[in-house]
Amino acid sequence: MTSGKAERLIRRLEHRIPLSTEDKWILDSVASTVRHFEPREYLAKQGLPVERLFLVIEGFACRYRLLPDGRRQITAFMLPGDLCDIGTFTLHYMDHSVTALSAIEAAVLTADVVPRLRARPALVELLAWNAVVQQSIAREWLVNVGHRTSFERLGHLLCEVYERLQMVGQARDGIFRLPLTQSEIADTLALSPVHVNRTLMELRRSGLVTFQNRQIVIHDYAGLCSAAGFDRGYLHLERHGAEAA
Amino acid sequence: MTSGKAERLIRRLEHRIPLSTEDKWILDSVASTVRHFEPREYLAKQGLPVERLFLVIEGFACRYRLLPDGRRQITAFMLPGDLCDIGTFTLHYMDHSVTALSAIEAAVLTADVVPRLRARPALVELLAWNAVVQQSIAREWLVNVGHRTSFERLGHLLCEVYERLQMVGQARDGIFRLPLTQSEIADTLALSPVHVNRTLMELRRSGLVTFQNRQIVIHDYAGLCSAAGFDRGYLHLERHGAEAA
DNA sequence: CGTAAAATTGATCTGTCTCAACGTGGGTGG
DNA sequence: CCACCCACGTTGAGACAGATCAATTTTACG
Repeated sequence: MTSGKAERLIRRLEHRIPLSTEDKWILDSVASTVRHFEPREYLAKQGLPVERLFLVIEGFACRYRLLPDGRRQITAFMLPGDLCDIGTFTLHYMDHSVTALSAIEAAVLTADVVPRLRARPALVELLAWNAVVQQSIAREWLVNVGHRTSFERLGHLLCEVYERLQMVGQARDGIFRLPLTQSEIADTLALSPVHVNRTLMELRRSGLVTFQNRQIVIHDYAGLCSAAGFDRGYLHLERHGAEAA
Repeated sequence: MTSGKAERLIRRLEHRIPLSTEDKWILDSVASTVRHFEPREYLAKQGLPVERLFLVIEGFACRYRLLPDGRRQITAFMLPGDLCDIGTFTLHYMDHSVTALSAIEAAVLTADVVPRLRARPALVELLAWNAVVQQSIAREWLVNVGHRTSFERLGHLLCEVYERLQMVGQARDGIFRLPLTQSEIADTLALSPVHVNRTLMELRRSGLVTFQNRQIVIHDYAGLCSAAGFDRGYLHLERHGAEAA
């Protein structure tokens, strides 16, 4: 019964607490309108009214802000199973843009889904968890950009993406696709594209990670975590203890 | 009737949408347990269970994460009227610490307030807005640390704090207290304390800002905004148009 | 194939860090 | 009430991570 559009979201949420069949059905129905987006296509634009939010089903999207001089900072990745905070509907306009990094499939949600979700206590709980984890990730990105070297930054990002993809069955054995250009990685980590390239080389030379055609292979995950100062605690992945009895 | 503990929170929320007397009363009652904290005293510690959340009533607090080598990144300021996202109660443990920067007064909330708040649709709406604005601020901090020079970073922070304090009546005419040590500013902006000092000097030399005894005076706010690339849009301060008719 | 975007490499420049010393003010104990 | 002390602030000199500028090569794709 998890072959619906919300399959990966459900999988992610159930890492936390199992959902009733009815709640799963509601998530699937809320995500029934699916749309394809090409790379670089906008899902939402800064300054425009908030009319639709998204659940990423397949592929990579990102949030970003632009500076007047044209430089940009990617502030979050939206990976398969990632859902926008529905609280965003309370805003008058988007304070950032959302764009597809790869070709993606995304469910398009309108404000009328909010009461349907709010009527289900278990969903309210899990969506609150979803939002709070996103905030935790945002905090870690600030730590990453503020205090880590380029080598650590890149390693840390790879560890995070690996963990998040693994959770929704999109990565295993240290292997996953990272469909980003080096320029886009640069916009994520606040580095220059040139320096991202050099750091990638350095990572490869370290023997911890190799890559080709945007496929990443982590050869020594524990070593990479340690070299990058990665501690997955901030992702809040542990299963809930209360229901295991 | 806004002389209660939640006065500044209410003031901030009503910037958005007016609240009913009963909703205000609920906010006040939810914030009835107030506690004093000394500078550097913990309100919450990373890794410990989430038992209490806070509404800052008076003074400055902050969220931060520590790196293994002892460096820290302050990830958010909590100013008077700022309330933690109540969704945080869904976490098993804190993913960051919260500490007082100055002496503060804070209302201490336990998980039992959640159903009381969730029973009031207008409050659900406004608390969602509150949470989403905090996320927007977090995004801007990432842009700040990632892409702005030390001069712009510092100027931008001053503009933001000024706007936020002004909203709750704690700043006017470009004047407000910033009860932070230069080291704490450094931990906020991901700069060294030495460089914060030099940048502060540079700001003073520019004639845009002066300060003494942690009192900031912005002499040319428009000029500072422009020099720092500050655009208050991300704070979502504009009143709701719908009720102005 | 041809063309443009992406990746790679080298040389140089610079903002910020680090290390180190010194000034200063407010609180505390003698 | 004075003297010491410690945290905080200030200033200088030198080092370095990462930026910038400038080719050149490789890859993707029509």
